[in-house]
Amino acid sequence: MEHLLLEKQLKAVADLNRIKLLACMKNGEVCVCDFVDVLGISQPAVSQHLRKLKEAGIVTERKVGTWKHYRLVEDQTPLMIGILQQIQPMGSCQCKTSCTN
Amino acid sequence: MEHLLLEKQLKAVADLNRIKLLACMKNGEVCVCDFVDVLGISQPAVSQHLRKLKEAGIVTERKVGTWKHYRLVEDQTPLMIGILQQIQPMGSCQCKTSCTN
DNA sequence: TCATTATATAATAATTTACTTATATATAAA
DNA sequence: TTTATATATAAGTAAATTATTATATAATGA
Repeated sequence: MEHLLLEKQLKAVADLNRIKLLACMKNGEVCVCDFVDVLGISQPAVSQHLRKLKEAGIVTERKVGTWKHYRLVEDQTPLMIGILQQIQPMGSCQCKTSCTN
Repeated sequence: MEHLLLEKQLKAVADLNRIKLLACMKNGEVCVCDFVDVLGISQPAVSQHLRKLKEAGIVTERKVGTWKHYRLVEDQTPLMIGILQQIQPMGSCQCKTSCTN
């Protein structure tokens, strides 16, 4: 893997909040509103973290009404497969509001 | 792997210069003087990068006279094994001076 | 001993990153 | 329509990171 691409993916995951986002998504799709509760940071901060993960090709999203559900992309790089294996899934990230759709 | 520990190791490698240091060391021991040439940054900067890698348990060193040779530690964490596999070795990091010892 | 060389540490400056608040956009509902 | 809600983007600020220069330490050789 090329050094610059490697750096980009590693930088994307080298942050505790983004690790938690990934930990949540190991159980499946999660909507943004729930991430805000889990991380305890502002909604724009969550949005920016998600954008980083998306730009690194690690997550993708699906729009459901006004909500947006994020999930891990299906075909990860070998690097990310290894890293994701080391991330303990986090329960209790499921939608509590009506966004389960 | 615990999220905080994971973050620490990921942060240690999420930097282009440190990726290059690791790429050099894939071929074996390298002494600090050679890293300076390869990265094109100052000697103290190299020294600080090496310290971060050492503190994360990724590299270790051996003193040879006034020189110091750095190498990858033998037993890496499963996380690091996967990451190191993705780092392309970098040739031409061998000692050009008398520090081959 | 004194000068030289290799590396590490300290102090500080420059850059990057990650927040915050404010605002924009888009959908849904009244 | 108008209002409310979910998310994204913009702007600004705080915090963390990475560089530099200056200095310390430790080993070698004259």
